[in-house]
Amino acid sequence: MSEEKKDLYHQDPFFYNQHEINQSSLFPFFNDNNPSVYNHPVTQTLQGFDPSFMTFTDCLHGSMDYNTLSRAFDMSCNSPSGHQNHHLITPIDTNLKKQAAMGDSAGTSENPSTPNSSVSASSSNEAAGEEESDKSKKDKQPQGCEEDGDEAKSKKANKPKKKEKRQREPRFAFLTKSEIDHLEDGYRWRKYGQKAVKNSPYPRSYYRCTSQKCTVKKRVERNFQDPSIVITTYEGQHNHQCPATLRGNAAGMLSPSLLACASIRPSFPQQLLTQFLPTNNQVDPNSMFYRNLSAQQQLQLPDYGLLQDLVPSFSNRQKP
DNA sequence: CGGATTTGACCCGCGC
DNA sequence: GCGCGGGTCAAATCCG
Repeated sequence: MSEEKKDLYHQDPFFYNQHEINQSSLFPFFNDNNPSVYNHPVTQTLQGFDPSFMTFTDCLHGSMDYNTLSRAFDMSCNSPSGHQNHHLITPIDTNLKKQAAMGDSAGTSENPSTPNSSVSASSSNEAAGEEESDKSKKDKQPQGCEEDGDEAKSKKANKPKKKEKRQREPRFAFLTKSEIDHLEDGYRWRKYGQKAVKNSPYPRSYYRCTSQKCTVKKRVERNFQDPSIVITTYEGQHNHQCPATLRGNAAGMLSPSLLACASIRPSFPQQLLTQFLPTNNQVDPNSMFYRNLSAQQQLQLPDYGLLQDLVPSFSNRQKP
């Protein structure tokens, strides 16, 4: 990424979307100041594709491409109004990022919304596969070679010389207005690194899912231009159930975000639905939201049904 | 004491 | 080839 682009990115979260990755979804719903925003863009957004077949989860699983998602979301993205509680959901393709990083050629000069500029999920999944093999290679390496003493010390220098381009899993970035850096999403994370971010006073933290064999990672950083905005980037897909689900999920015992987590399939980027919910952390356990979700629904409800529960207007629009 | 966090070192890809 | 920056490792430290 060029310096100029980086600066733009920090100054304007939307730049992340429009200029760097060409894909985005801006969710100006659940505006704290406007409860009616409930039935606003998300409804439109989800009507962009049949949610019974095309869920966000499906997207992550590769059954729909980013193009579709982007188009659907774009229906709700174009309003720059109400910066109060914007949430950006960004399917990031690392190849696109690289293109953008290459300079003006790919990322900035094209129309950000050009459908052809997106990359299908399948290609991303291929990349994910390669990444996985690459990663597992890396992870297994210490155990694989039985080295001792000095050899162990120099193990990093003895890495396999085979040069495979490192590929990354599909990423999804969320912009969340929050005082808390590490937002609760129902999964357990272990911090494994922290780096200073260039041109930003706020560090970037690296987290890894603590579940065995789960390779999901996330990065958390603050927008230095607007410190109240947390940028969370998920990479990979959970291969296990949400711990919050397993812990037992009596209604009213879980925070809305955990409940949302429990309501969906494991690989879903939980914060997405977290953002669907009112974020005032003081949700009445007797509220419609809680009462509408039975334990079974929480676990098995199709996304469509879930959204009906979460977004009443969604139901209304679907079934006038 | 075990798990989580911190933090400096290291690796890797990329641009110049 | 070199330097830079992002990402990861792992020993040290913290903490419940």
